[in-house]
Amino acid sequence: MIECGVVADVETVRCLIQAFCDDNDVSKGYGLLRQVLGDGIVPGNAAFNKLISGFCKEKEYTKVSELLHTMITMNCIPDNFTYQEVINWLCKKGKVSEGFRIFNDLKERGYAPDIVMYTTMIHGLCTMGLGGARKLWFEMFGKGFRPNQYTYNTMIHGFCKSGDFEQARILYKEMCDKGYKETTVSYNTMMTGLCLHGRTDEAYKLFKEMPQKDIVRDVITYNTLIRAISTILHSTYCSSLSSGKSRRSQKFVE
DNA sequence: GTAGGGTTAG
Repeated sequence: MIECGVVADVETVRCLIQAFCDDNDVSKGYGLLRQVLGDGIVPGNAAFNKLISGFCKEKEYTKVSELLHTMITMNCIPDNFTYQEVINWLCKKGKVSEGFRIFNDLKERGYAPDIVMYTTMIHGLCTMGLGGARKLWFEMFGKGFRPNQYTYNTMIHGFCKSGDFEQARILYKEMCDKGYKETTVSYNTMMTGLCLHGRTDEAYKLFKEMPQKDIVRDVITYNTLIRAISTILHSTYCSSLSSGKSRRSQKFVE
């Protein structure tokens, strides 16, 4: 392109940066950004968002905040997609309160969080107890958004983790009634919660149900159960040892 | 015309 005398523009740069990021070579994309910024070319939000997303995945948080600053200096106003990445990154990092602060800040500044941002935030808040998450769930309804597959699974996971299986099942049923199909994820979510609260037998029932409903079991399905069952075996083995029935328990473990 | 985000284990 350059040899032919065609001048690269912002769109060329955007395409290249996106390609580098899609190819898991975020650093190369970043290098290109630095180079073109030096030449006075400012690629749009798309390029910045792609790089921010890439660096979030690589946990290169210094780069993320640097890019955010560069964006603002270059007059590329971060949009919903930019903030979605940032909030998600903060929540995954355990800085849920900070993410929530930005989320609330955005609303005050006229941004309208959409269903994805609500899902991300509800997911984050679930790690801090269900109060805030439920509040946001209802706020979301008030804004006219309806939960989808992701939102339902997120909230169901929240209830499961807290051990409120009654609420989890109500929501699960509601999800199905709304036409969202049961999936590997929805099953894994329930199973994980049950196992976490020692209800491995119920999780195993679900496990057996899966093929009957043509739902694929994946590595998470198996790992969840294997972990739960091996924990039971281990504690049974230990208690048998202490009560002097080592031979019998050894057989049990086998 | 223009890319793109969110769910399940450890």
